[in-house]
Amino acid sequence: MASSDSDEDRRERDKFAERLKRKDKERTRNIAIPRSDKKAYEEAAKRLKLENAREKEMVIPRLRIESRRKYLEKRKDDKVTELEADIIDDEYLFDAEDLSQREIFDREHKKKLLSLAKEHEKARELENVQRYRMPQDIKDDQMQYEMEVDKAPITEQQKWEEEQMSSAVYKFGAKRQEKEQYELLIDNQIDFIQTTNLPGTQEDEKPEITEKQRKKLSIEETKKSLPIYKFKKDLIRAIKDHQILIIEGETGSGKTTQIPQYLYEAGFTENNKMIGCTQPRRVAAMSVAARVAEEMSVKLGNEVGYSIRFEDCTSERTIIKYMTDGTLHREFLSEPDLQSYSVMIVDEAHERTLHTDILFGLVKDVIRFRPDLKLLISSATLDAQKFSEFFDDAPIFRIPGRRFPVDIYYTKAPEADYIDACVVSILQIHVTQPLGDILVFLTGQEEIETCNELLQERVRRLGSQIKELILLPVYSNLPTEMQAKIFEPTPPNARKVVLATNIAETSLTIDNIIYVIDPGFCKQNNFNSRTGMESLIVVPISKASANQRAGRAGRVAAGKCFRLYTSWAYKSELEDNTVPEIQRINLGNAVLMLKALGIHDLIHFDFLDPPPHETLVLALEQLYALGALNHKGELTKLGRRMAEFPLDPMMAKMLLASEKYKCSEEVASIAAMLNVNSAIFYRPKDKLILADTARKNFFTQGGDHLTLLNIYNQWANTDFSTNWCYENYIQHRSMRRARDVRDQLVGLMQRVEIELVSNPTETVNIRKAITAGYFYHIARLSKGSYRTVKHNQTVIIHPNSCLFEELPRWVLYHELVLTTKEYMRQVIEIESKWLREVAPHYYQDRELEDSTNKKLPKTLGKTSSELKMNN
DNA sequence: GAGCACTGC
Repeated sequence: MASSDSDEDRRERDKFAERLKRKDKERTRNIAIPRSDKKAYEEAAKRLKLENAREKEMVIPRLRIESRRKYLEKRKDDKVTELEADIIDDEYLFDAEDLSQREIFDREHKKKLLSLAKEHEKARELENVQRYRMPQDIKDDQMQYEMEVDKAPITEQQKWEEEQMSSAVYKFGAKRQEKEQYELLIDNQIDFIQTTNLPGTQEDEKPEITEKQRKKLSIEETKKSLPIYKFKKDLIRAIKDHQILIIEGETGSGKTTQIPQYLYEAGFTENNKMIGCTQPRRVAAMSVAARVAEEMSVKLGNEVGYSIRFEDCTSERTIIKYMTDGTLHREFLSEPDLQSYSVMIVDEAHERTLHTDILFGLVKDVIRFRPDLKLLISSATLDAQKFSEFFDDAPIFRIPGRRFPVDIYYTKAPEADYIDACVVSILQIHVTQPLGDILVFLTGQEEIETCNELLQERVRRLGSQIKELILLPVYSNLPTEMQAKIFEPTPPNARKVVLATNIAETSLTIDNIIYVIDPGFCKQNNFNSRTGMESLIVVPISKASANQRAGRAGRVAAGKCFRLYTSWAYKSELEDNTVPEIQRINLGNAVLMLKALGIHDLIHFDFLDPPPHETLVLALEQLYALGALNHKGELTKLGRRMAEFPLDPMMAKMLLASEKYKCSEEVASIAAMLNVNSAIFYRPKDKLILADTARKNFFTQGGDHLTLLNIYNQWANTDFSTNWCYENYIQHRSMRRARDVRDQLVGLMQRVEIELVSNPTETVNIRKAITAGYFYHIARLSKGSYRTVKHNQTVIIHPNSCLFEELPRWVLYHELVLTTKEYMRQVIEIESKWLREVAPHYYQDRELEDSTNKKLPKTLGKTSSELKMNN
């Protein structure tokens, strides 16, 4: 590229930026009325608390009937192994004296059957038995469960067990001596030992006012009852005295709702400036804004508002604005100096989302030339010092929280199979501990389902001998109605067991959790910038995460957390903190945005924790290859337009290229569908074949992107019908989201002056537009296997792709994922000559000839060597 | 013939 080109680029880019600014100025702030068909706020409210009592009444009996039905079904195939487990469970949990004549007879009968079966399969049976047997090394004075039914039960144990089994209501704050007895029993089953305790706050010594009582108090009284209230004056003084303040606040301190109000009262919103507060999650931004609007007796969207993607609920009058961190991130593009704000609060900074991490660097820069801007960083205890150091030794202001103590138990020995250990622990808690709901952290949907099935089986076999146990799975892909079930109040004399993924660690808060079971694992996404491959693997959690999980047991009363690992493992094997997101993911979009903000020297950008060098280099290389950066590393006009899209740069480029190929409408749909692509198809376990057939019926000539387009168009043609989704095993929630994304993209396309044209039959043009964005992601078939052009890496087409059996010579993939193998997910067939057409600077003719003996194309030497990161 | 932790713009 000649240097005159780059001058031209710059001029064009600046002119374009001017036009955007003008457009923004003309646009007045409006009170946005949420779309009636979306009602995200209402949905959030529903998720936060369940109000519909009638629904509850319907659900519980249905659950019981369902459970009974499955039980009867199961009984038909009377397997030996079940029988055996049955007997063991039975004896494991109950002593003969608790049983009726009939129950004893049943048990004997079962045992007879079992011994017959055992003659045939002795060896295997033994193995199974031992799985459930008590550890051999238990002390004599402790309870032992054995096969003989006539063994006399230990009276002490029996006494309190009776007491517990008959107690209908669980009273918070169990007596000390009782507690010790429970511990004794637990030791007998899975060996747990208590070594630590997550302390509660001092206030807890006196009885806490309940939520109900609190509601009766006036808003003013409620505000005064929050721990932060006592610190109001000091806090305002500290904020006046310092430009940056780190707020170290525990959960329940009231900082998120109160600080903006204090600042408003102290006059920080004079001169037409706003107080901004960022949240990592949409639901939090909405619900906190609603709460504050209520406390200030104003209508939500007027003086107090929120701004999240797809929904701007603010007005010209707004002075307190809650938003997601990503929204502020976007706002930087049109207002890099945060001129509208007098105070910016970054809440939940310890969660270290990609957006907050980048915001840290940006706001730190802004305050240098905005001495009137105050900055508050709010974080959990452990990280406050680190934030303080980053922000030039900013003072730390500590606000106590309101939390109950949680006893923490570890296993004595490592558990080999933590799913099984979970099941045993749940039953142990259920039988030995006072009522109170249990929260179990598992890694994913599959694990949750397995655990659920195992528990259901065991509970059914125990029948009426134990109190009702209500099993509730929850993970993000679970339909919202099913998720809402976890918020239903537990019926009297029953116990709720919530089997959750990490979603329950921060995103969902369930009331009345007294017990937490933490196996110590989670799934984590990782991006390998050398290969461009993503993977999702099960890893041990961090100490911070483990404590967050334990804290979930102490929200309404003193709780207990059972960790299915040893205290040694906690101390020496778990990392202190989870690796921040910014070090684990592809930074293409983030780098483009920083470039658009005029930050050229990314290597020396002030990151709290810098991302890996290779990730930055890859992102810059790609931006250069896409034409978003010129050879000096400056943003081009194309780059400026690409930065407007909240998308990966390759996808943004695809959208911009669609204009040339006269198919922008189609490409917008494809982009929207790719954005939700992991969750489009619904595969219920009992209808796998039907669901797969339905999916295959959408297959479209040319590849998966066109299949996605086909699905979107068909759905649009039914007027976005819910029923259509249901009939075709498609997740309606995902489609709705795709439509929201598409609407936003179309809006942005108009903003950056892309003409919207539709050409649904020109699939070659559509594929060329995709290629114009994704020419980096090409693989070719040689000697029966695919190799990526960029890294010469062997990959295969994902079995779910419509091209799985076709094997075209040249394919373009949307992403590489490492699961059991190295897969290309979402693939289209392309012709090699298109590469020359859409990326002549990147591919040379001879590299694209279809002879298998030819050298593979490589990047132009220019790309990496001449690209200057330091402008 | 495979598998989707969780957010967010």
